[in-house]
Amino acid sequence: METGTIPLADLAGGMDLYRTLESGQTYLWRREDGEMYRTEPAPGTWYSTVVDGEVIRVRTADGRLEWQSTTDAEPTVRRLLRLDDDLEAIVDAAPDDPLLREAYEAHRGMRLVTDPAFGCLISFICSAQMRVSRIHGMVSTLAREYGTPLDVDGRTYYAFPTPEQLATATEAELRELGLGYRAPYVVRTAEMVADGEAHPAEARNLEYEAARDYLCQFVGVGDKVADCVLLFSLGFDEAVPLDTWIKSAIEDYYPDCDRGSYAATSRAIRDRLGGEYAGYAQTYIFHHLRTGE
DNA sequence: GACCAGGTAGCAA
DNA sequence: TTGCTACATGGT
Repeated sequence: METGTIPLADLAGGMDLYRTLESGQTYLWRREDGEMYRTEPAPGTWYSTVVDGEVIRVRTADGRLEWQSTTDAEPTVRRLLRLDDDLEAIVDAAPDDPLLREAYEAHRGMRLVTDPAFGCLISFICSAQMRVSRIHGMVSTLAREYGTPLDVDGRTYYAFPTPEQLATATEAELRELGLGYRAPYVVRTAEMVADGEAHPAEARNLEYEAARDYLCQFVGVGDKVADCVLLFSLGFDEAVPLDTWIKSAIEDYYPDCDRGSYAATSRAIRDRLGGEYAGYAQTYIFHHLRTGE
C-alpha cells in the first residue's frame, strides 16, 4: 500500500471526515468498524472505498488526513473529498440567514463529496423513501453481491458493480436483497448504461437544468434524485435537491420560495441559498435538520 | 399498528 | 402541466 498525509491545517475551513462521509451524501464509503450511521467513530477510524479498481482508505489522526491505497491516490483523494475547496470562503460568502449560519456553525469541516457517477446514480435511485442507514446497507449489499472483490492486506473490499455487472441482476434477485419497488428501477437503469443508451456522466457537459432533464431519462430518477447526482457527483454546486427535509425548511424558514412546481421552487430556493454554492448550503441544512444537531 | 423514510411512475383530468 | 395513488421494507 502506498501512503500519504495531508495536514488538516492546509485545508481552508478544515475537514471533518465523519460529517463528510456520514451525512447522507455518499453511500460508496464504508467505515471499517462496521458501525456507520450508528455511532460516532473512535478517533483514527478508517473509511474505505474502491475507485477504478483501486482500494482507498482514509482517516484523520494527529491533525492530519492520512490515506492508503493500492496506487498513488492523492489526486483521487483530493477529488473525492473535495480537499481543494476553500470551505472557509464558501461559508463566508453564504447568505447571512439564521438557519444557514446555524447549520454551518454546527457542522464545521463538512465537505461535499465527488462520487463516481454510476454508483451515485444507483445510490440515489435506492434512496427513494428510505432512511440513510438503509440506503447505505442496500448499496453495500449491491457491492457485495455484484461488485468485484479485492483482497488487500487480509481484508476484502468490494468495488461498486459496473453497469455491466449490475445489469446481470434480475428484478427478483434485487427484491430478494430488500430493494423493494426500487428493484426494477436499478435493473433497467443499469441496462440503459450498460447498453450505451445513456450515461450519467454525459450530463456533466450540459447546462444545469438541461443536465437535470437528461438524468431524468433513467428509470427511477426524478428531479430530486437527478439533483443529488448533479450535486454529489457531477460538480453542479448550485443544485438544490428538494427532499422532505429541505421542503420542511422551505415551509418553516423560506415560505416565499414555495412556487408550487419543482422547477420554480428550485430556482427560488437556489437564489435564496446563494446561487453558485446553494448545494453546499442545502447539504448543511439537510444534515442539520435531519440529525437535529 | 400506525407512521415515516434524501420519491417516482403511471394515469386521469 | 398538475394532481392523485400505488409502490416495499424495516425501524420507532
